[in-house]
Order: sequence, then structure tokens, then C-alpha cells
Amino acid sequence: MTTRWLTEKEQRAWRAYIAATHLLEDAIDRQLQQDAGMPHLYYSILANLSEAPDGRLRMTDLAERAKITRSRLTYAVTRLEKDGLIRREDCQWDKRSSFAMLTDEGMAVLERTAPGHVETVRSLLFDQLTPQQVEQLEEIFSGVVQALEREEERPTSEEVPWRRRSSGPCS
Amino acid sequence: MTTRWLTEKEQRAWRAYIAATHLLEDAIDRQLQQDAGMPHLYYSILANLSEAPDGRLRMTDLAERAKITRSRLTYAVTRLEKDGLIRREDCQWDKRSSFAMLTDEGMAVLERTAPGHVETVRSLLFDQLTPQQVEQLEEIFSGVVQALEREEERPTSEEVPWRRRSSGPCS
DNA sequence: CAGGCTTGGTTAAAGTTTGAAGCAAACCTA
DNA sequence: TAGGTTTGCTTCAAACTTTAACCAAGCCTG
Repeated sequence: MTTRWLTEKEQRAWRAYIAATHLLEDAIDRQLQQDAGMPHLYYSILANLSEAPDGRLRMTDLAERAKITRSRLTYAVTRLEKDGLIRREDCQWDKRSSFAMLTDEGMAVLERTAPGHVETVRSLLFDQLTPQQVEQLEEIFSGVVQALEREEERPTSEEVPWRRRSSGPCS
Repeated sequence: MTTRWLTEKEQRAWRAYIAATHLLEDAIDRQLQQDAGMPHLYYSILANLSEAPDGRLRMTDLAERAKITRSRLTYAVTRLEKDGLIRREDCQWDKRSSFAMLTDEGMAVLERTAPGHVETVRSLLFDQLTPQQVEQLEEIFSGVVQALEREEERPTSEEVPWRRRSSGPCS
């Protein structure tokens, strides 16, 4: 099978996406680090918890929602627990699992910092988009998420023959 | 000024974007780590160089193109140099600056691994999109990039009064 | 041309992420 | 129900990133 290179249009789209994503994440991380003393990922862990019933979720579920590895989550929760924003709780029914639960202080931090964060996201992203583009954004990426989740539940490895050859890297 | 919260639609779009971006970067990083022994960022540094005249760029320009900090680039280039994929060269005209230059081996690695990378990007992203969506993707994010770059060349800090209050974190 | 500012790049320490390995509890299934 | 597998979570070391200095070379301006 000969490589299906990206077209000019696709390349432009890909580069714009990558560039925007880097710049956007940097900007958001900076703002949150300033205002909330934590990177975006940590903020969104708190945000996820705040929306769960009782402000608590099992580690695995939380990792699933945040689309991160359990290992990464363990580290993050450990830090947030040290900061007093989250508390760990054992699960009665399944001795293996444990919950992460938002503390009052965690909730307070979230309430204090949410407006600044939302304002950042809005001004850097949504203020640049027309209502149609917001819609398009959602359609595009919810499709991609679905595809990637289907991908996850797959044979594991070896069955997809990567490794073709030719020229034109695509960044 | 009272917070301009995100609408339902905006929230959905934002979450889909964040989720897709996490999953996509993870998948791409895994594939490249497997096939090329380096994360996506490092690959794209090589890709950027491969498109520059003589396969070389000053550090600052390279950082600019890749949308990363100079510090991060220094680290990455040091590693890639250790691997023999890049060589540093002093600039004659300006004793401060230095070039990063793709070596033959670097170019070879790129050529060997580009097809797999492109196939990944295509199958996970572009295969999910209609031609219109590709166009939309580019329009949306090139606009965002422009906004973010305008943002960069700004007063530096203090003049934007963040810090409003109310409820609803937005992840 | 001296002094001070800017630019290009690196460094050091602290923080974060990864990937593999480990451990224990739950879940089979023969 | 013993033995093997899966699931939930953590740990460790190595890799990477961030942030704030830092240094040296170029660029003023008086």
C-alpha cells in the first residue's frame, strides 16, 4: 500500500490545528497557573469532580472523563490532595477502587477561578468564531472522539501494518 | 463586568475539542514513539527543518515555527543532537545565534517514518472529516492562531483585569 | 565610546508525564 | 475452590517541560 499523503488543504488544516492548539494550551496554562496555581489539566480535574454527584468519582472514571492515563491522574490527585483541594476516599464495595472527592476548599478555589478561566477560553477561542463555526467545531471533534474511542477497544497492536515509504513528512 | 459563561453549545464544542486533542496527541505520540523513538514534538522539529532551505534554521525561528518556547527547543535539540539527527552550527554574522541543521541521518529517519505518521494522522483525523470539514477546520484554527499571535505582542500583563466571579467551571 | 537596553540562547531546579512493573482485590472457570 | 486472568490503582525511573535566572553579543543613545 502506497502512502496516502496529505493534500495541500489537509496540510494547512493540520498545521493550523497544531499551531492553535499549542498556543491555546500555553495561554490557558499560563493564565491558570497565575490565577489558580495549577495547570489546565489539574483545573479540569477539579471541574470534572464538581459536576459529579457528591463531587466524587472513582479514579478510573475520572481518568476516563478527563481522557488521561490513570498514572497521570494518580500523580495529579496526589498533588491536589496535598493542596487540600481533593480528598481520597476508599470504596466500600470494591476494596480496590478509591474515590477522589472535591473538598470545600477545592470547590471554593474552583468558584473563585472559574470566571477568569472561562473568560480566557472565550476571548481566545469563542470570540473568534461565528455561531456556525462553534457548531462545526463540535461536529468535527465529537466525530474524532468517537473514532478514537472505537480505536481504543481494539486488538492491541501488531495487526495494523504501518511502515510504508516515500517522501513528505507533514509535521 | 459579569462573567460571560459558555453556552451549552460552546461547552459541548469545548469539551469535544479538548477530549479529541488529548486522545489524538496520545495516539500520535504513541505511534511515533514506537516507530521513530521520539514524541510528536520532536518529529515535527525534524519536519520543520526538512522544509527549510538547506535543512537549517536559527533556533529562534525554529521555535517560532513550532510554537514552542526557546527553552523547550534547546532541550529537544540537545536530545536530537545526541541521537545524531540534528547538528548545531554557529552563525557567522551574529555570534549570538546558532542554527539547528538536519543531518543526513535525521533526514533518513524522517523519510523512513513519515509514511506511518501521515497514515496515523489521516486515519485518526482526516478520514473522519468531509472535505467541507477540512476547510472549516482550517478556517477556524487559522483564525485562532492569528488571534493568539496578536495576543502575544501585547503590553505583557497587568492591564487585563481577570478575576470575575459566579458559578460554572467549564473544564 | 560608555552605559544601558535588547536579543539569542542556555541552564538549573522544580514540576509533570510516560511506560513499564508491581500489588492486591475481584472475577472467572474448570 | 484453586489457579489464572482481569481490574483498579500506585510506584519507580527516565524523559520531558516550565520558569526564572543567567550570559554573552549586538544595539543604542548620549
